[in-house]
Amino acid sequence: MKLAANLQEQVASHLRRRILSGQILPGTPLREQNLAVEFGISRGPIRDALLHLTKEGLLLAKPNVGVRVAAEPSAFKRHVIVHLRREIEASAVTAWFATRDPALLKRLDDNLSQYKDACGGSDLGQVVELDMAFHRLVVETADQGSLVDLWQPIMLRMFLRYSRHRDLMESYNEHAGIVRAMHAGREWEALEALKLHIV
Amino acid sequence: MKLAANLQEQVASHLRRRILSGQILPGTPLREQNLAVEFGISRGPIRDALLHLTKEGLLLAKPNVGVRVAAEPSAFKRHVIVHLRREIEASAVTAWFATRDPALLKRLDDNLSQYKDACGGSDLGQVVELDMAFHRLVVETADQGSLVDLWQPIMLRMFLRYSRHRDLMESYNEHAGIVRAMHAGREWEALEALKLHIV
DNA sequence: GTTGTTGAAATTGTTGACAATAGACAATTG
DNA sequence: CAATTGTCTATTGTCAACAATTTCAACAAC
Repeated sequence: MKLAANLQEQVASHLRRRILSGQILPGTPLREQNLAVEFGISRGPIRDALLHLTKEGLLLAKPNVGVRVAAEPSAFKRHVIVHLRREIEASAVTAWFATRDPALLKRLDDNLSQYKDACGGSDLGQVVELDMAFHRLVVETADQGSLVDLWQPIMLRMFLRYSRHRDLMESYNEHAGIVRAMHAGREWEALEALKLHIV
Repeated sequence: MKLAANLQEQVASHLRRRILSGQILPGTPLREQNLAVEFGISRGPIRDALLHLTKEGLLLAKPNVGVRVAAEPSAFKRHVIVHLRREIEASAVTAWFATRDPALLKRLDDNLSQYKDACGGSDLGQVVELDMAFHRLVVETADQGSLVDLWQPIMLRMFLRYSRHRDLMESYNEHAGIVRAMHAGREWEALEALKLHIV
């Protein structure tokens, strides 16, 4: 986990994690002044961070009123989002199979072992982080990572919510299945596993 | 055209238009101080606007250095973007055909007549504005506009560049063709025309 | 010649004070 | 009593000053 040099990134990462892990529920208002004292900094960087998160779809902003944590997407919107994510990540995987750069496989293996532990543990924030990191690794590989900024806000808007043990290990197994297919060079299988994993 | 209450939105709209219409070329650095004096306001709202545009993909930000107008997407990225736009807008059109709300048709007809004039004229900013407005109208219709925030950054990242007369009237005709199919209730034809229009 | 160092200029990052606005609630009016 | 108007407070919007960082050129050391 890279630590940002500037405050706005630190604040944004922190809030992003708390929202995604369900510690701050949809509808909750976030006040600049409150956050400023909570983080012990001024309102400036807080404003920047909130703007970031708003553009990422995690917050909903109303001029002169402030921001609140956005609601989860409607079924219709989620359906579209799923298609978009599949399109992006499948494109990335397809691009990878053209080169089969082993560097990615190594990074995915590393991520997998960490993810396994996290899924067994109780830190949901960690689970979220590693799950996103897995998919980001895949997306980063293609076309010098040009797809990342396209992918991130779409991914975030899914508001992936994790429920205990049951799902988590299943999620790990799906990740593992994708990586296994990539190791074996079976493109169709990898793409199919990816498609089934994104729901 | 709605005028924003706060400065940051005004600045963002203004810069967005200038970038999309090619008045500010890719790679051009944008300095906060310069813009502040140019607009006659302080750096605060400028910062906010630049952050907006960065998240929209029009600018590229480097910490402690500043922002520059982003480069046009690579062929690979553009290819993905085209797929995503088609997915979103096609979903919206499909949703419209379930209701066939005539309000949209009226708005599209209005937009078309304005667009026709603009394509004949010389104000590229106006052309960009109306072209985006057309597609936004379509996207806004579905699911209470929930897709708009998903769609906008993807649309903007295409860096649609317009070349003189030839293309413009062709673009108008394609818009008109889509609307014609919708008026006639021919869903397949509308979707096909839309798909061919987004390239 | 190449490489490292240093310092000044330009630029962004951060801060605290002040202005403007929205929303709630009380006062007023018909 | 309903509707409107006024006022107050919490909150965001804006500003100008200051701090930190990057960049680049001049210059020294090897």
